[in-house]
Amino acid sequence: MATCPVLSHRQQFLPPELPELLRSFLNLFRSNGRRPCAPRRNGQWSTGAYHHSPHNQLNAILPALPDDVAHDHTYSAPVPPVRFSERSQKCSSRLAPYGGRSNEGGGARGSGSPQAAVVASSRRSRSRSSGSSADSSVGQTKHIIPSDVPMPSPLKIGPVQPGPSALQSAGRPAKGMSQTNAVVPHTNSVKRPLMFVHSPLVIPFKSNRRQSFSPGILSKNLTVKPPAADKNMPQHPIGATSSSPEIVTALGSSNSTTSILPADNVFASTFRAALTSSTTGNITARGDRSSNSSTEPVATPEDDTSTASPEIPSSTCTKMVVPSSLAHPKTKPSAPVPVAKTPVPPRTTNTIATTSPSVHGSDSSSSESDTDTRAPLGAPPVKIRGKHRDRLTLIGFLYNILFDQKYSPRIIQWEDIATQIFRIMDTQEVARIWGLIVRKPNMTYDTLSRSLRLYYAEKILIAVPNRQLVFKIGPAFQMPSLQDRVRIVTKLLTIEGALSAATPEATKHSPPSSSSAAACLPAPGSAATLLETSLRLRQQRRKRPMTLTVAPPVITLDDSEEKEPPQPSTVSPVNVSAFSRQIIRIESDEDSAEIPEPARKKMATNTTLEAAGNVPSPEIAEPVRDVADAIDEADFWMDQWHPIGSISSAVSVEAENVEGGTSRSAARGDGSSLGEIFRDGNRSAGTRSDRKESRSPDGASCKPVLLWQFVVELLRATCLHSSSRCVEWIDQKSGVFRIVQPDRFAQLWGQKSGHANVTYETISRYIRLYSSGHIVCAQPETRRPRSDAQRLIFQFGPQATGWQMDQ
DNA sequence: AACCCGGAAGTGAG
DNA sequence: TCTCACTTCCGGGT
Repeated sequence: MATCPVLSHRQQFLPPELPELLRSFLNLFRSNGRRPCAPRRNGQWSTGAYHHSPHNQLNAILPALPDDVAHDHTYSAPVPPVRFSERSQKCSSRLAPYGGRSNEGGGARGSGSPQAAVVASSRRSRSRSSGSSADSSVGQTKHIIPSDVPMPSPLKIGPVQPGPSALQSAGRPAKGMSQTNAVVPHTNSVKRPLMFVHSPLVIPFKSNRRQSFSPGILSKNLTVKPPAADKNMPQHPIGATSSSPEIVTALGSSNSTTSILPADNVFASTFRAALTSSTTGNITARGDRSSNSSTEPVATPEDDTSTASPEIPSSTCTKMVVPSSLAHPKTKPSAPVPVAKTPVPPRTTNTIATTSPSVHGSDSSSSESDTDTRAPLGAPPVKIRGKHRDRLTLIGFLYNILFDQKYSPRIIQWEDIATQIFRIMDTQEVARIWGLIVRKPNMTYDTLSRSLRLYYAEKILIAVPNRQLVFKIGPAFQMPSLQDRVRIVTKLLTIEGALSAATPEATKHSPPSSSSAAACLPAPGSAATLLETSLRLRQQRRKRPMTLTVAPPVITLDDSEEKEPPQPSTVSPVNVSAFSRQIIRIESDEDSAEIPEPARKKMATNTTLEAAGNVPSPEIAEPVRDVADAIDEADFWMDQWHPIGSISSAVSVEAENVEGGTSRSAARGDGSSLGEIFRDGNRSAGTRSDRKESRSPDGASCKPVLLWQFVVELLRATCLHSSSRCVEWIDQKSGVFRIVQPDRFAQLWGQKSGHANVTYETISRYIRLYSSGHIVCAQPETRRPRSDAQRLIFQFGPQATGWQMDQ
């Protein structure tokens, strides 16, 4: 096992038994080195037969996950939520969720239409029967080990956030039980350390497959948080309720306590499962509420019952309140106080599923894979997403960036991580990033929020009453799968630099960097770190050498000083760190792919990993990449460059616009020349200075431009710059026009009006409500259904004058 | 002006 | 062809 600097660094916080236990644990697993899914070029993500597909670029940066892990997302994060102190939240900002069950259990979502509900219901009914395979349907657990090493960027090590699956996985009531009700009290007077298990790369998986674990990573990241300073922080014992005695003994003997992660059951149950599987080879769903766990006491913060589900079936467990004494780490825990008999969803699967080898996973096409195993018996079973389960989800995206310092708290942040309440701070930015990820350039918060509202019906998300932009993770939320997270991180990684460049605030919250290039780059613990680690892991499993042409490292991303990289020299083999730092051109008989300059730039991004102190472990030097992987990587980076390119161009245009007085939003998007239009002549009201000026009370030119006048302006501009139209005439004689690019239109209007956050939603509302005299909906009677060509069509009303003059 | 809500239809990948 | 997870548009609301 590789040495573990982190571990040694944090050794004083580690229970002395822990490393050895972990080693024993990890030794139970072996790797099979197979690869998971890959992104498609359209921004969506796929699984399945990707291996030689042109869309398997992601493979290059993914850890060598076993297929059953890659395709079966029934493994989940089995950690219940804890109420975090301020201090712990600080910590949590460095901690990332780990992949757990993916969203396969989302069930029927789609529209919120009644039909959808019916479909969902029927599907639940169907899968309910198959859900009897509970005991056989088990997944894996990903462990997150906390690290005190700063973990800045995407996918930082984070608190294991429990979804309901986490609860059930931990052998606790899940569905129907408030997440915040799932705090496990001490049942043992021995204070136990809380385990932070990091690295989604560490995945125990099904026993009937080659078992894989990542000892190096696990050991490297293994650490235990020091005792919490916040006395009010509830402490959560490890394995207090369900761990096997040996684990309880081993893990509970430490004096150290931790403040964040109640990874008790995560670790302990996983450990237990591993032990069990190693000895018996036959894991049963111990955590199954319907079997033997239904009476496990579960403590709960008494104040939160909002996620209690009315669907809770008849089986029950005793709900516990954590005595206040438990909140104090030094207070001897007293017996939990039963407050209620709460029906426990008899999980058909995945109580221990998350921790144990899976029959389910042994055959991805098994019937269990089509059943939402998290559905309570009392509720209609939810069919899992089946072939769609690997799809990148919005909630997964949000959840991920919630733990990303680069985005949290800047654009989204936890309001109360214990109750899983978060707040969107910058709606436009969140929407924009999501739009970049899904390649929907017109994504707005309105659209995004619609998607969020669709989660309400599934209880994946809960609206917090009377709180705008505040949401609560619902009981049906499922931890984004590892792959989802890697995808998100990958996507974020590709856009991080540009985002940072585009939004200086982004870098403000990033870890300090010494260079401008580094300011745009992920820091240790970020996506790049994860990816590099993934590569390292992967290459550890590779034995076949290959010849690569490796260019010397590109050190800077500073465009102003960007130089042509020196001529490559041939070296072989290439170790992982070399890959992360260098430009690789593949020399292969079958194929070759030269990573384009943009991709090279992006790859060079990783250079700062080293500068940031995240130098790959020197002990891992021998692994080599194979040709296919290298090609995949090249494909990946080429593919990934696409969004970067657009952003970068926008950024550069913005820089240009800022220089020229045009705001960035005008430059963002399709790179049209409307920004120039605004710079030209008297139409320059779109600039910031112009807006300021236009609002000046003393200026004669401060007369506000009405929306319809602005439309006229744009239509004129369209005549002059037909390539940059965001509105166009449908019938110029009758004044009928169409908004071609609503989002862009909104951006431009935002510039013009001085309201940076205006969205098309707002504008359309404005049109419908206030400007009917100037602009009227051209075809109100044909509103629904309308074809694309019929949408966004308006007509100048009787109060609008002057638009005819341009004819 | 920003945001919330939810219906309805469309989209595109699997 | 169907499912899914949205996306888009909309009319209503605060």
